Amino acid sequence: MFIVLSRINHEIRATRLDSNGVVQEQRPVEDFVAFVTENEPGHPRWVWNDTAEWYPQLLKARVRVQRCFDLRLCHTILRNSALSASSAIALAPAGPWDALAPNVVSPSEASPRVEPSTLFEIDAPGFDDGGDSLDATAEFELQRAAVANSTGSGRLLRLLAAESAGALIAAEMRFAGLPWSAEAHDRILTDLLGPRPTMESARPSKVQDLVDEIRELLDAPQLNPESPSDLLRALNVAGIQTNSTRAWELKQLRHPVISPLLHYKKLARLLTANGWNWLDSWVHDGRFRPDYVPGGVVTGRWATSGGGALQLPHLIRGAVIPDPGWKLVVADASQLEPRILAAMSADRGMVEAGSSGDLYEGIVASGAVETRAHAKLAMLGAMYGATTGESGRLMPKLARAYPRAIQLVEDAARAGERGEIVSTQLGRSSPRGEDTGTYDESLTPAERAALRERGRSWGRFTRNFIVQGTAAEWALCWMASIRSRLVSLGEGKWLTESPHLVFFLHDEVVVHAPEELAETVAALIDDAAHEAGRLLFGELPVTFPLTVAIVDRYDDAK
DNA sequence: TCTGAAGGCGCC
DNA sequence: AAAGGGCGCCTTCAGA
Repeated sequence: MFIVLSRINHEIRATRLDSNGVVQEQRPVEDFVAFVTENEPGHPRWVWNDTAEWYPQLLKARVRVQRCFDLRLCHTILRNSALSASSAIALAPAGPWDALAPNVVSPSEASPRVEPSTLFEIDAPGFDDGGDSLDATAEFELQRAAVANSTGSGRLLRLLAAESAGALIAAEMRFAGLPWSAEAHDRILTDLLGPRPTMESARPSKVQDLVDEIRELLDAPQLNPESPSDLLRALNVAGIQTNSTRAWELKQLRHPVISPLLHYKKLARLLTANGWNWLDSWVHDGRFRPDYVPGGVVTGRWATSGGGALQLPHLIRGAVIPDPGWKLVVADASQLEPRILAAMSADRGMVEAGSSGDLYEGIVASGAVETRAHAKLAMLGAMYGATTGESGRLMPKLARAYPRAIQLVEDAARAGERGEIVSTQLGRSSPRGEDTGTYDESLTPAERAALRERGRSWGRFTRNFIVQGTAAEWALCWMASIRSRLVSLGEGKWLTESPHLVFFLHDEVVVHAPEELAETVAALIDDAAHEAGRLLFGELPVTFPLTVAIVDRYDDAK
């Protein structure tokens, strides 16, 4: 059963449909929270334009839903997917559903957002944003038709369900927040940087000491090491041969200033990205609530907006501390992307190499390359499209040992160069590129070279797209499975009073759990990984091993 | 004074 | 160590 919720001219309307999509009832809804509360026990699939607009209000009222369809996210998938290319949705000209942008929240706003006024906010010019242009019931009907007529035996439907579950999880994780100790954070900062300066403009003492030392060593008393051009000039004047100030390039050089300079860069980065200002803006009441953006990346990965949640430096993960009596269960999928490639290509040899635990060791054991480091480098090269360097040199060895796996990514790259689209396991398709394989006579040799390079670059994108995108699908299925298992384990307890997801990082999750349930949670996360593998790859004997740790600080994991 | 690009670096 | 994919966010800097 489905219940579509739509908001038209500030009125909320509910449309109930049976599993065949036949409308059973349609009525206005006075009190939306009460309506959902009343109907959720039947576990309908709630259908709405945007989870981020509806669900936070429910969570605030301590109401969870089990299942939904997020029409905005699903629309994007269906419009682009090769599996639904002949649907009305894909063939229609761009409309208001294409122009919907994810909501954003200002850094100072700590509580979950409730912004009904943004419901009809249209990003592109020229659209009539009258309420009826976003008829959720009509859109749902179009989406159902697109799925029903799609090729690929249910893959798209699985993708839409996983994507929508992700939207629910993102809202719940933001609501619950990542347990964060401001005291521990401050200790880490004070340790590394010195005490917080009382004046906003002043540098912390240890940073200032390094600046003084660098200025002294370069004989540049006014130097601002934060300015690349300023710094480059000072380095050159001091006789240091370099034309960039990137850390890894500086590492190659030998000069007394290099060490303090690298140290300075490390600390300055910590200070500006995750220092006290960040703490003030993003941590409230012992929780970090980043703004997750499901589907924010073309490959299907999540993005975040504000807070930089997906870039939390390892340096400050010691500030992530569970509540008293609770634990963090940290799980990450080992070598996820290469395993995804092995499974997608059904390359028996590579699947076999991964079956005993360490995929890279398995590749060495097969005799393809000499060392684990080489195996890793070669795999990264295959997935990213390395052409030169060590990685590029190792690739042919990999291609000989695992022809099917390598062929899959090579084909994806060639398709991209021709301007064709490529698709993930469940049917998320890449944007269309330009055909760079044929060019007309009028181009100069330089223009042709530039065109070829654009093509190769797009080919590297499509090559990576199928692997990164399928890994993202695996992760969504994994999390959705974890979530529903946690719901069962919670036995009706409220979200934050039973084990719940608090963080997600591409191939890693963190669950906040009462100590006595931590082991159970660890086991359930493992079961969910197996389920995700089956959802994507059926009974193919591919394994997705996890590293699971039960810890009192995030940085105690691995 | 504001804005967007560039350089740089954090994460996967 | 260092060439390839995807991001967000900080500072500086040039141009309007």
